[in-house]
Amino acid sequence: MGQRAFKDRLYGELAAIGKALANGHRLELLDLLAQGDRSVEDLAREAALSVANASAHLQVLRRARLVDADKRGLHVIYRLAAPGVFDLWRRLRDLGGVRLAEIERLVATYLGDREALEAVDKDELRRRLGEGRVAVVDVRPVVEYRQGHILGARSVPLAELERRLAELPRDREIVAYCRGPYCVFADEAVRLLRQHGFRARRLTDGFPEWRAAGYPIASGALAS
Amino acid sequence: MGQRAFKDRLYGELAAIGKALANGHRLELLDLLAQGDRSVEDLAREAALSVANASAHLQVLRRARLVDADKRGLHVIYRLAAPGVFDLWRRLRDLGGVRLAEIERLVATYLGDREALEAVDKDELRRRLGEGRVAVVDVRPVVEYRQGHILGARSVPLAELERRLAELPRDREIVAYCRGPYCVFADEAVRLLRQHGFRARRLTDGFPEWRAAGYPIASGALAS
DNA sequence: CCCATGATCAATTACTCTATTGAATAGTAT
DNA sequence: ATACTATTCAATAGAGTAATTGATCATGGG
Repeated sequence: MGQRAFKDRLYGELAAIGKALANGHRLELLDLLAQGDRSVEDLAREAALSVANASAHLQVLRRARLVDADKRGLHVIYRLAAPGVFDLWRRLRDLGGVRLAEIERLVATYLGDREALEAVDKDELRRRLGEGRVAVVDVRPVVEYRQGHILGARSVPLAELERRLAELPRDREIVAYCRGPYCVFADEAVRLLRQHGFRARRLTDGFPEWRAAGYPIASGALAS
Repeated sequence: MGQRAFKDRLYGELAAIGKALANGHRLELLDLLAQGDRSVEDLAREAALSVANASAHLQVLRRARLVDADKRGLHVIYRLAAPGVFDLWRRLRDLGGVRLAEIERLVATYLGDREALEAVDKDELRRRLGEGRVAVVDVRPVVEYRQGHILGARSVPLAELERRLAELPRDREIVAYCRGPYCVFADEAVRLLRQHGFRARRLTDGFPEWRAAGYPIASGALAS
């Protein structure tokens, strides 16, 4: 094998990973899996795909070794194959956010004025958490909270937020977080909370970024 | 626009970056550009592509905002659009190296026993550079050396190495480096040097990784 | 001003995948 | 047995891909 053949094959093999990243549904599946391990039908529902189609996309990701799966009972539970997979996805996402004008336009159109939400970044949140001056609310679905959440956060899924307002403090600022910078849950939570007179802001990042930063997390239990 | 439409479009736009990464030639072009800015014909020659084809691939990368270009005289000089692009490529490459069995096999077949080369990692090299106990040789083409190299490294392109052996010290260990972990230049340089009685090892990484680590670099001048 | 040069473009060829659906199948728990 | 989940298969419809060739367009030197 000549040097050229070696290079062609090497880069060609690496392009298999690129191919796995070359479809929006697959990126959404990676984003979901960054929140925690999930079954196929669960993922299919969240991503609005048929089970057969979701399964096919997951096979593509699996062949590229970006995800792995285990059979647990009737369900096949998928997970990111390594922490580095989230880092890869995050870098792609962040490059897109910074450099693709189309995304900026899209976010401005759909998410409206995010400036008003006065996002807190994770370093600031961590500092203020230590001082006990802030209440943190995880507005993702409970299943994601259970698999991992910011230490000290309370689970109040967006869908339940309105009828559980009484649980939340009015004497402290509330910081809501969700899946990541493009996730809409926290935005909507903050708007709802403010309408009801709470002081609320959103976390810039989501849980996966918090975990990747090595900041304190917890899992399993259901409250605080 | 509903939430689903927003998600579909958001992930769809991000997939444009994935699509740009979904071809081996384009990954090779990114790898080359990580060494320094290059003209189209230069890139085409290095990657063994026709100029028209290289140009087309570069447009794909440009549309994904991974590279940018400026016209300088007759030439169009391409460059990585941001440092984050190298990070993205590196992460993809490293994931592939660790997780794709096919790549492991390929490297073992073509590069043979790399263990024997006793690679030095960049932290160790940096330590020993400070102590002056090691001579560093950049075996990439001169044009890449000129655009940036490890501070204190001497340029001896692999093609000229054999007839310039007299320039190299016999009383110190020599560390050769090139473009990155899958680049063959340094491997061949070390083998050649050892055949001629030098003490030589290769750097695990290449220049782009050294620079990304924030370690001392230089550019322009042609020696030392 | 003209011409050589470098890069892009347009048109063409020749495919190779691609995503998706619906039905069949395999595996598993009760 | 049977209800359930996931994968596989077959079929469809379509989109997109990479590459080549020759024309075209800028640019700078003579």
